[in-house]
Amino acid sequence: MSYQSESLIAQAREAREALGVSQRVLGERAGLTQSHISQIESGKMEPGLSSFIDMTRALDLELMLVPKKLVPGVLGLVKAQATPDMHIHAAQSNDKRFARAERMIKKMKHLYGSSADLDRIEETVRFLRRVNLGDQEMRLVRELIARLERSQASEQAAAVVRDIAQNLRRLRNSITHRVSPEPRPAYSLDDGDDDA
Amino acid sequence: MSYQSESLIAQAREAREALGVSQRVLGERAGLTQSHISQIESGKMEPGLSSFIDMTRALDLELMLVPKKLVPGVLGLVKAQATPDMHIHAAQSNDKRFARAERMIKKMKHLYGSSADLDRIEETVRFLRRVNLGDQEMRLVRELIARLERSQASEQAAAVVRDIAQNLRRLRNSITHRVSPEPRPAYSLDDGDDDA
DNA sequence: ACTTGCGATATATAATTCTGTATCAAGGAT
DNA sequence: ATCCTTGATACAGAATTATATATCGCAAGT
Repeated sequence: MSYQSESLIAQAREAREALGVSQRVLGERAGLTQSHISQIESGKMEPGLSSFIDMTRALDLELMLVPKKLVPGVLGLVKAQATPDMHIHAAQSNDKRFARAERMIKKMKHLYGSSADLDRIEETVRFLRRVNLGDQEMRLVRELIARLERSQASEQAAAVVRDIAQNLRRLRNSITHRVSPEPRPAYSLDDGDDDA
Repeated sequence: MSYQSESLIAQAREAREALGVSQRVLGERAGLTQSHISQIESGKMEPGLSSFIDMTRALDLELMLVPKKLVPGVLGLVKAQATPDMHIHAAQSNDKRFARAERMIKKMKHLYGSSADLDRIEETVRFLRRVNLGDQEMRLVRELIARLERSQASEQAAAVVRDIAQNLRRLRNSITHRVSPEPRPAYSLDDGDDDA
């Protein structure tokens, strides 16, 4: 998948997860197969414009063409509209996202051997999971995790892993300077291994 | 082309024409071939999401996912931003659009024989060309013309032509009741045949 | 332990996109 | 009349999407 579309695709996935809709259910609504949706969301395939529109309309989202200089304004409009219950769902799927990322990193270490970068990524992901992240921060994290996932089949995996590690650390540092980390609600502390 | 994407594609074409950019020039900017762009714009092909993003970014437009209920608000934002010189360009390409539509309708009558619907479409298009149309009205006209163009290769051509004729007449009636028609500036009266 | 649902992946196949290149009719400028 | 540019169309071939179906490892619930 090219960089052009991956942000839109990531947003579509976030919206689906935020709505608590599975790929199978979305497929039924959109007239697409679950495997098709999985390949689109995971970056294994570039969808056609119509397929993507089908997907996103089934999530009550509309693709719009916006003049580039109006993009920040539109983003502001969209952000102001996000509902609280959507945040709750989003937080839940965020935690699942972190859990899956930790599992994926373990698997990568197992398959390709450990490395300083992977260790750093693993530790930073564990830290970020406990911190309350803003939407922008969470979006960045998700994009980095998605890139890590796709890097496995990439030739420049090492370089990409390095870049992801640096970005995650930069984010962590900015958070550390913004506010001291506050633990998540107790019900989410039980998730995953966080003994360290 | 499916109905899902045709509105977006029509908007991209309008933007390109409004900017006075040819398909060849756009192709160079976007990394696509002129024939590819022509097939996309004319509805002969469903583009991939990335190809479409390439196209539209080269026109300083960004594809955004917007919650359905925010679409009117975003449309309002976009409309408020349109610059006067863009309107002038748009008016110019509108007139060219009308001219092309009139030629196409003549060709259709020649190829498939005349019909009451085609006659009505031809006459209504000639009328609408002289009237100052609002953006929404002009958008509707363009979509209808595009549908007419595509209907030629369609099995339900007659039904589509009928539907287009009715829509154009409905638009004309709403305009007639809104304001008495005012002729266009003299410099555009010379275009095309409007003796009838 | 078992069941269910999840997302990811595999396979085969048909359909379509995408690219490169060429050509054409039409319109505008000279 | 000629030249140039335009958008549309054609063709061949490579690459990719899209569909159908199945299967898998994993997580959660019972």
